[in-house]
Amino acid sequence: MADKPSIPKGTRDFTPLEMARRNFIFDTVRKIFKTYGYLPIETPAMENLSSLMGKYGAEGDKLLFKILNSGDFKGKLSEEELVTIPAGKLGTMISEKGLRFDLTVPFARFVVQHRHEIVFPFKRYQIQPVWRADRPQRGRYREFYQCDVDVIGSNSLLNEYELVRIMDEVFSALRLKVVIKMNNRKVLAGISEVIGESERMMDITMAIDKLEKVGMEKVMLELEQRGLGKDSMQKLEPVLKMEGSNREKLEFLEDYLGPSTTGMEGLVEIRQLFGYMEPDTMEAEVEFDITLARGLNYYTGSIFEVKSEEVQIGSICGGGRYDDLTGIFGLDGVSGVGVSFGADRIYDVLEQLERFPGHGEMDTRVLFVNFGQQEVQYIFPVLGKLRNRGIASELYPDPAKMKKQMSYANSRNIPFVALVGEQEMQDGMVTLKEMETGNQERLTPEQLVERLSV
RNA sequence: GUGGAUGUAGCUCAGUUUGGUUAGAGCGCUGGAUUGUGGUUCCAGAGGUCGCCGGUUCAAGCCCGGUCUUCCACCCCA
Repeated sequence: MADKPSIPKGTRDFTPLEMARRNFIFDTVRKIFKTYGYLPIETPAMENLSSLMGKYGAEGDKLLFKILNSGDFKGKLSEEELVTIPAGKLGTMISEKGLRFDLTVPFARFVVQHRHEIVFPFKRYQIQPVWRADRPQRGRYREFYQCDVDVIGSNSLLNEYELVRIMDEVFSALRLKVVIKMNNRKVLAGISEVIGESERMMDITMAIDKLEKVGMEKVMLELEQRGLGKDSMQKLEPVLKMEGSNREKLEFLEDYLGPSTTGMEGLVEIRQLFGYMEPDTMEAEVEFDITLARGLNYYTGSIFEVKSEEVQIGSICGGGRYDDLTGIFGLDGVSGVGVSFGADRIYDVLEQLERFPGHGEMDTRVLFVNFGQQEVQYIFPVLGKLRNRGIASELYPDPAKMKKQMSYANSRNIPFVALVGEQEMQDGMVTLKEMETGNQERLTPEQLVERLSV
């Protein structure tokens, strides 16, 4: 016997019910993206490996799915080379394409390639799957959908503000209670500068990112292991211990970051962004969180992350500003900012909270029972009338037993069943049964269309 | 990538401790009671190489090894 069929680790099939729920998420974000004037694009599932490598940090490169060259992938490699060259290096010799890891890097590539057809500032949205060779867990998949919105070609902080509004609008439309965390890479750079460890910004930010999770002591230990001097650590401590309201934190940093121009720049940006936000019009809490670092190393300014306040599941949305991303592809001086909604995690949250709305509008509204050839011929024009009016209607394909056809309607949650037998054909009528109440009424085809139009 | 759990009917799970004939339950499914009326009820039935491969044993769902899946922690992230 053949092996049981299966799909690759970390990938999933979606049933019609799951698709209805996924589409609810996609439709919600798409609708909101559009009302802010963003335009859709799509890019290929695979990119040239050279476009992807080195954009996500050393860890990121390991998580890239590489596609083996077609044909004679061994190429000019000798048997000996195949054995002696380290696996990591060999990978790039026999593979030149990879599955995209996110939508931001392909977008930057897209912008560079299409720069002459694009009107800047360019506002685009993109809803497509991405792939990461991570070890799967709950809320972590190897294939998952991101819903990205980005503005490229504008330095204005109004773009950041707009994205915060979009995040807020999306999550309130989904009826999810979230906190929007924000920070700024320039502030993080400033901190590193102030403590005299400019070179170690990534180490420092990644360590303090864990503050909430592992506590002060372990963070300090990790920093020590990463080679941070005692002196620098002492200078860093007050920042980590910083508490209070957004305003209080900013005031503290105003002093602390004094010596760093970059740090002060970041602070000005955060202040301005908060200035745009009138707290009373925002549903979600917006929190300035100094421990927010974000691993992707192309961010240069504002960074964002959204966490559910009701379900523990990592971040469900994240993003930030990137000043140099298009530069890598040969177009300098174009800054962009964007956020990415993690559709699959949002799904898991909604699922766990049982907060998916009931579905209906696209589900079948009426099922015609099949009594045989003659009856079917009579039904065709009636079906046509209903469908022309946008009423989803089905005819049971086999002249099966009533019980079977009724059960089909029942388990599909079809609210109405139409019966056309000899009697109805003679009178030019249709018997309509409302499944929930069991009530039946005899209607002309025209009346039927009216009755189901509501 | 490192460490730890998990896998029995379509689904949710018993059974594994102490190896012993034909592996169970609930839900679902099929048929009937009801040959033009579903969702309730009653009756009957089908459905399993116990994830896969190998080993120990007279005998393995149960013990041992490997492997895959899912899940958990780390790492990192949507």
